[in-house]
Amino acid sequence: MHQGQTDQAAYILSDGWVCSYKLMRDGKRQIVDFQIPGDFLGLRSVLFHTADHNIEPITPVTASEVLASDLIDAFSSSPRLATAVLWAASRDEAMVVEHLVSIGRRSALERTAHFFLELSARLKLVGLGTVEGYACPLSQYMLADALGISAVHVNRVLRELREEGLLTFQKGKVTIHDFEKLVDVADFDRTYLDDYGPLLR
Amino acid sequence: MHQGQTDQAAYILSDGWVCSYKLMRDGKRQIVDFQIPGDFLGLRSVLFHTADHNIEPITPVTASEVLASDLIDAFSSSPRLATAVLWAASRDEAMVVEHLVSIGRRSALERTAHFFLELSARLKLVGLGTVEGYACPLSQYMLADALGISAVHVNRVLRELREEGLLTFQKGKVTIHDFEKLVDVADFDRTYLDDYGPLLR
DNA sequence: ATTAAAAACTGATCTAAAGTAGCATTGCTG
DNA sequence: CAGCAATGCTACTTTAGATCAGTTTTTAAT
Repeated sequence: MHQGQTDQAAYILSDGWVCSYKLMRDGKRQIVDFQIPGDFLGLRSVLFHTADHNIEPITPVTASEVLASDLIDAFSSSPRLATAVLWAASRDEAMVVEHLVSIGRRSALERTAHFFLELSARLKLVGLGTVEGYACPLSQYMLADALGISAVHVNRVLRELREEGLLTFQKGKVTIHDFEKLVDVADFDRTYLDDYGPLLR
Repeated sequence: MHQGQTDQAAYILSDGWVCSYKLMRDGKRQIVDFQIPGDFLGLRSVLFHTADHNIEPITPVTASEVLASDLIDAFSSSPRLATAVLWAASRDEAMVVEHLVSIGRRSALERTAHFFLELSARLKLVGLGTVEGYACPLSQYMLADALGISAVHVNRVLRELREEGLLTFQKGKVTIHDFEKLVDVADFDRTYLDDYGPLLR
């Protein structure tokens, strides 16, 4: 899906990783978010009838298409679904906000730590991660575009995290060595993403 | 409204300016968004039952309270309202995303230009701004915390924008001198925020 | 009108991260 | 299995923006 395309569908990702990003005229890229299994994607493009961002698979993916009309129609018969979708959209916004805070007010090291902690929390929620770590198919270039720093600097920061005994990211695997210290470095909110949403209450 | 407070209401702002921000442990602040008349605020806090950010008036304000229960209940009787609220939330997210891109991939000058252009577009939509400019009750300190740069640097950037004949921000007034050049500098999407939402279609 | 305190502004110095350049691995592909 | 592209890694140099230390101007309160 690309910026400017009209009448896109939304999807629920059942397998694989996807990334959402924006491109600037000069070719710079800002990755806004990564989607992992269980995530809803393309909702904004459906509501605005035009995609305001790009979506690209990182790994081979499996996803279910959700037609705009079907989704909106379903709100009439089950208003509870409307609340659930609204909740999912808000959770999404909360993540973008946290990402914004990271880039705006955290140093490269703090923000990298925060990023891996957030991914960890999200992956654990869908059973794809443990306290020890998780599989992560991202390159240092993607990380750079997500964190708003250069790829060269990502490499230096990853080395520092490793040398400090906090976390290792190598060969597609993230290993968390010291969760407590990471939470401290990143100023990570432990309650963040704890809420399972309206359908489970 | 403060981070961690529970069971807050949402509001529709009818007059005045409000700002939403997050605080870090070390006192650093990141302003996520400013709300202007017509904006919906506090929706996330309602859905999550806990505020994940702070909201503070910048000027004296007038707002209508919307109770969480009333809002959710109303979805049953008018599913179209659900779509409208979802659209509003998505528009909000789109703005946060654009803000994220700004901080991640635009220079201080570009990002300041983008900020004032976005405000201009939003204010024009509610009749509080014209092509020439608009009233803006923000201090350089607030601007700094919104743009993710230091207040000292905001001052230098504002001088540069003024000297380049692009825009003046003085004494609570923004005057746009060269809209076209600003759009170019900021890599601003002209179609951004053009959509009036589902209720008007 | 006076004064206190915000807010705006400026120059000098410092630093985190960018940019540049090059080498080392890994994993494809013909 | 040679060769190429992608990715990972490192040292050196540069730069955007931070920080520090003020002065000036504006605004609000008495």
